[in-house]
Amino acid sequence: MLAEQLSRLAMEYTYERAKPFTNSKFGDFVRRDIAVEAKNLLTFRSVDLKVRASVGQGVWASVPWLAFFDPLITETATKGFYVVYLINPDEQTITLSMNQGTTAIYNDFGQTRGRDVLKRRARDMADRVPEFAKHFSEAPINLGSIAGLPAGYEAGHSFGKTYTAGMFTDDILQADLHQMLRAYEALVNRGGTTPSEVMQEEANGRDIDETRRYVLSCRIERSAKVRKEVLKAKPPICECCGLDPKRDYGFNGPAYETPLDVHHAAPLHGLSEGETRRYKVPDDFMVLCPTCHRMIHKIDSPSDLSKLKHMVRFQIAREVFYPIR
DNA sequence: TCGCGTTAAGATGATCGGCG
DNA sequence: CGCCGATCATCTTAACGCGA
Repeated sequence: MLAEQLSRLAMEYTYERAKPFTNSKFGDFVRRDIAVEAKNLLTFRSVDLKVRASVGQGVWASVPWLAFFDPLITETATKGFYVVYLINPDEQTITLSMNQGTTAIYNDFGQTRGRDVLKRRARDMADRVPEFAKHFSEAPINLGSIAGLPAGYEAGHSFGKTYTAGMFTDDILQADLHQMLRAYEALVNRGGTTPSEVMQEEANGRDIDETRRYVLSCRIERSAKVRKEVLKAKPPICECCGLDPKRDYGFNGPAYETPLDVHHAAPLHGLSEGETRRYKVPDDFMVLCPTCHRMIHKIDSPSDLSKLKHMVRFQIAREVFYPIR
């Protein structure tokens, strides 16, 4: 049971940490057993989250953790935002937290300013899903360490709940976790840490619901994971105007690096919040050149390829001067 | 197996507040 | 005003795990 395992982690960590890091059985227990148990709790959820637990790499971490990543946002604890259990081995407490990748922010802003950035974003995140945040606490957390990363976790904490090791049941843990994962999903759907001015601007003039759908759609399209999968399944040629970077520009790199966009063509319109099937590769996608991609977002139905094709005029000239095959 | 990711600790650099 | 030491942030290093 995850509650027992997390309690054990909190209670035994200080003792285990005194032993060598290499080949630590306790380390294996955290990385493997705890992660597997956590993964099992997700069986009936349809958004496929990546689960990972860590006690450090090469060196013992001050604050071990168990995290849930949405692949659209991040797959590592260093960037993006995610749900995580953070362990304070001193006080033997476990904090379920909506938190953020610290390292990426530190790299961008340095530690001091980075912490301010993390704090600000943490508040923004809580404000974006107020109906979930109110079930948890927005009070600052204490992880009992002065090291740089834990300080970042403390700053990046948006909302959550702290348990004392051995003093909570699995039922409570699971109920809270599911609530937190629903909050995570909602946050992803509503733009995450993207400031709302930016979202408004990108979606130029659409209402808030449309803006959110548009931002989610962009996130899907820009996700490195999705892009890779789509370009594996489809040829690197613009499906609308036929632009072929290889033929037209002599582009010779791998398909993944082709200067074409992946367009998420399944309308998210009918997709209400809480509905979890977000995309299907490759059916929901088109490969488009940047210009056609922009254009298809300007017509009424961003999934209507034939309409867009009818709008292309330069293609005729193209076919005269550079006949395809 | 190899390069990249993750971590803490040690080294270096920047800033600040006396104090002569 | 310039020097000294303290303090804090940042950079670098070393160690290892992990996925391709």
